[in-house]
Amino acid sequence: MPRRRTPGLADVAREAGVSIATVSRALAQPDVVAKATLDRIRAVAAELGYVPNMRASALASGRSRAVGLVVPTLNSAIFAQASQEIQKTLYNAGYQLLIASHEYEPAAETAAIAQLLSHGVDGLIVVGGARPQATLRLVEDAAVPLIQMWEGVQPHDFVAVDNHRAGYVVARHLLDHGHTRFGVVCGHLRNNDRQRQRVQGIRAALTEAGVALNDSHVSEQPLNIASGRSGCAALLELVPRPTAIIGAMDLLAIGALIEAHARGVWVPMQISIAGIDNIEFAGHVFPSLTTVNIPAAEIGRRTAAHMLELLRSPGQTPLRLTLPIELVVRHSTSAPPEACSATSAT
Amino acid sequence: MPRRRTPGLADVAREAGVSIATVSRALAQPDVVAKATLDRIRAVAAELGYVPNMRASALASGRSRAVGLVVPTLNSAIFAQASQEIQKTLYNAGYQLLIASHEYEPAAETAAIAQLLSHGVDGLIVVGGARPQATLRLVEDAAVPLIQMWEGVQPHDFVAVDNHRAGYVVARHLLDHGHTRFGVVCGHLRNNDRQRQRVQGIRAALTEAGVALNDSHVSEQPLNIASGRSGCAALLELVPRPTAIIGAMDLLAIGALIEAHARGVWVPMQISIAGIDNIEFAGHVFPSLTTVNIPAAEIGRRTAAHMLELLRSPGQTPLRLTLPIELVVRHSTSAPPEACSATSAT
DNA sequence: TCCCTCTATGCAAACGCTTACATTAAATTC
DNA sequence: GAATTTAATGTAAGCGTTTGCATAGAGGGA
Repeated sequence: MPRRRTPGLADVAREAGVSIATVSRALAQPDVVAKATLDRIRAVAAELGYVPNMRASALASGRSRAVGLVVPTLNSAIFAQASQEIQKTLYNAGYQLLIASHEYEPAAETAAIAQLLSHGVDGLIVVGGARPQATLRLVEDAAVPLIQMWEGVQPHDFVAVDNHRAGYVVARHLLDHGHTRFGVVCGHLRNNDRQRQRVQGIRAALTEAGVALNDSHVSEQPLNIASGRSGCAALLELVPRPTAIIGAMDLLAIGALIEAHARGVWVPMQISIAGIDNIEFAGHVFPSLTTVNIPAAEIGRRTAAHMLELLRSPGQTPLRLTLPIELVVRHSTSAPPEACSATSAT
Repeated sequence: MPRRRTPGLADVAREAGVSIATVSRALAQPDVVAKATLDRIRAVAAELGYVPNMRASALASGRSRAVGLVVPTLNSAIFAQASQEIQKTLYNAGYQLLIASHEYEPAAETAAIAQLLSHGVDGLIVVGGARPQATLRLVEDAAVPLIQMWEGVQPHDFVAVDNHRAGYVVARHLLDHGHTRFGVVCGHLRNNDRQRQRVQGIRAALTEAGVALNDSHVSEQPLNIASGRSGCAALLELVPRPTAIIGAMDLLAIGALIEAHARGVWVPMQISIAGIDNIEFAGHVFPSLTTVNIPAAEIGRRTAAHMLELLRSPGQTPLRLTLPIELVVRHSTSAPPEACSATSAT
């Protein structure tokens, strides 16, 4: 009984009566071997069920045909969507995707990146632009291309959106309706530059309009619906009550929507609620959620495509891509109740 | 200028004044080298920023410390949730996760599995139990443990739930309320044994109760909210109209809920709607969705834990784990309008 | 003191592939 | 037809680890 489980290049070579070098070439660079040899090798390989051993190939060539992806969590519609697109795009080009998540722990991200590099990925995709210098050194030493998604910092490549502007736009929309008392429900800002930018964008718009946003009106929460609800609950207790609540991501905004509903506070008549992200549910909740569209799938697609580009021809001038975003006005926002009465009184 | 980018075992060995074998052992089996040597090696390794090269390690040892996961898509709450748990569990044990998706294409799944095996994963996790014999041969030849999630077939390991019973239970619930005219919105059954089982479970309950379910009352749809809506729309056109609609997964049920709402058909007064999965949103939509809880996160957790077990000590007796499911009654189901009047008329 | 057993380390052969270079045969040029 | 180019294939040296076996001291029993 033979010990070898899977046939190797050597088996194919023996069977086809050529050297293993020829087989290797036949499979990797088909146009460099004679037609007849090529056919024979392919036939034998198919017959034997030869499956190339990428570990050996990677070791010998220095290229592993694998890309690492580090996201905060997969359990979030936007990252899942982007990951799915990345996976699809890379897979179609014959690349494998290695995924790691860190659940918003910077230290875990560094460790994950190290592990990914140690596994020998050819490229690295990460979310956000805030990470310790040491982590970047690690990537630099490995001489592996790096692409940042959603947010990015120089000098590395990124495929991002203007999160600051997203916050600004949605706040502006509410200001235009006449709101002056705001509440914000957002994720923890400490380790999340996307959320930070968005909240800063909101602040910028309010400041510009001369509207104050007290820190007590900004509720940092974990990123799920239940937290959106409790964040909203806290804001609804405030006196005077805000007339507009912005969820710095849709999940939180939807939680807020539900909480308001549960408390009999009518949206948008008594309170306006808006989000950022435009996840699938945003258009389907009641009332449908006004939000800012962040093209998560396209971020994933473009990132993967650019990664393939970089792997094909390294040393390009860095890509700094900022995808357009847009306000999606639905039915969860309107003028504040005071403004209504004020208007009618005039 | 040195060519080598990253330091290798050889560099550490030279610097520490020992052979590379000792360094390798120091890192892999610390208790087999002398304390003093160990400390010295560790110090040098840290100083040089040594990162082990898993490709080489994998090639030499035959173990890659990587596990492959093949899901239909990441862009689905349940798979994302399970994947996240798997990733976390494996990562904590020092394993990397390679992910591939196939979007419900059996051929793509086979190709994905081949690619994963070629990349040298130590184990393989898949969704469902239906796949061509050839695919299984591939896995068998690679002598790699395989775990199936959600559904599974002998003789391989699985961590599953009784999808048939999930369908049965939710149908039973509606039958108990007196419903006799049913509609079902489900995914395409062709390549999805989870959906198939669920629908068969529904059918079993109805047949048992002497209730007919015409094929025209079963609407196969893509798996998203919009399709849930259009599936529901079609069912609402039927004469006589069903009094109960079951979405074979929550996403579809929620779509149905929204569509009914949009058409002014009151849930649950005029029509009852129930789902299966119990995704996060199910408890937050209006009215909150009656559904069957499928513990996606736990499936992921248990699967990963068992995989680690298998990698630690192979050749165990196969695990056939069926996790409990339970009906979660919320506010989208009640007695049908006729039954009410019939009851009051009695 | 000698022999034996351990423990700690070194040596060197894989692991399965890629690839620079060498070689051979065939095609082309003058 | 000899010289030269070109195309196809072979040879063999790595790639960075792991690991079986050999070796060298150290300690212990007789």
